Amino acid sequence: MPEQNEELKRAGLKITLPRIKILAILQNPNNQHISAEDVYKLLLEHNEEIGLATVYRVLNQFDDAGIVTRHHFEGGKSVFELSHKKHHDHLVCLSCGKVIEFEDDVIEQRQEDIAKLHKVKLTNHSLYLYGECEDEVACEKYRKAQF
Amino acid sequence: MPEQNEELKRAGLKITLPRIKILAILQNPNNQHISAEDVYKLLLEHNEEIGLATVYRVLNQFDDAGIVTRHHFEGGKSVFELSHKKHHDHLVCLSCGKVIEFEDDVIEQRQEDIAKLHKVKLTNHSLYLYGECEDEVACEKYRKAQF
DNA sequence: GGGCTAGTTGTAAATGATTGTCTATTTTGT
DNA sequence: ACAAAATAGACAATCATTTACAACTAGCCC
Repeated sequence: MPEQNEELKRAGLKITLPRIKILAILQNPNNQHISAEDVYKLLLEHNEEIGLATVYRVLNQFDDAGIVTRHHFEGGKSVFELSHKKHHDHLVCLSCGKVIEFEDDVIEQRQEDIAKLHKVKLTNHSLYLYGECEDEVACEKYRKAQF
Repeated sequence: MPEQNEELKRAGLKITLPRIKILAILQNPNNQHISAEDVYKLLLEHNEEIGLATVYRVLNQFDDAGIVTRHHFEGGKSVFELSHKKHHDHLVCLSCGKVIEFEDDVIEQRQEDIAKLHKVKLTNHSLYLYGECEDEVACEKYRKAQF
């Protein structure tokens, strides 16, 4: 009966325990922009015996189904985020790992213009800004809170 | 005496055959935005017995020295490009693999503004646009020319 | 101009992220 | 509840990249 079931059903995926648990984790506001590895760790903490391969499989299925969006931040590993929100890009603090979402219509429009100028039909794009929090105290605090 | 030697010397790197050859490959206009694997393949074609590990090592040294810039296009692997040019972003055709470089001051400025708004000191960013050539004939031709 | 020493190489094994394989198990329509 | 089809779990395999280490070499010293 939980809300997760509806979402899975809508995606045409069978309702299984791993999918429910993983979806629940993704829906937790603390876990936006989470890696497969971290999803796996959280499952372990909740004493769920779900294999890492299953986590990857489920996240890929969620991606295919449009439930999540995959991002490639610096550092090699993919991070996933629930994709019910409207399009946005990301600003990442390299010190504390905080991820700030933003959207900017001006940038979006320029991208379209540039693609058109070069006779390319734009299908998608990735824009990541990296920097460091100016408020070092808050940054440090956030960083510590991550572990 | 080749020009590569100057560049290596400037970077404080010893002048060795692998570095000369790899730099020469990067300097070839056909090889902008090339992956480590592809550098390695080209070396093999030129009958140079240089190990793949060395290619990775040298490319990393070049990156550290500022000779090349590393990009993470879609698809997982890194591509490298000579970094003597001014800053620019990339527009990639997913059909033929063509990479178009562009720069846009408006986008650059917006990025700065956005970072400032969120109290983040911007250190770098990555912007990749993906799409498909509108001219399918030219696209196909380019794709074939790649192999 | 040979020798020394730190820097560099090649090979092969290690790594980290992710995917594939295979068998056992579970979900779901009947 | 029951069979068919999808899924999970364990683990091997893969892909890009890095590391370990012993052998080699560039660049400087005399």
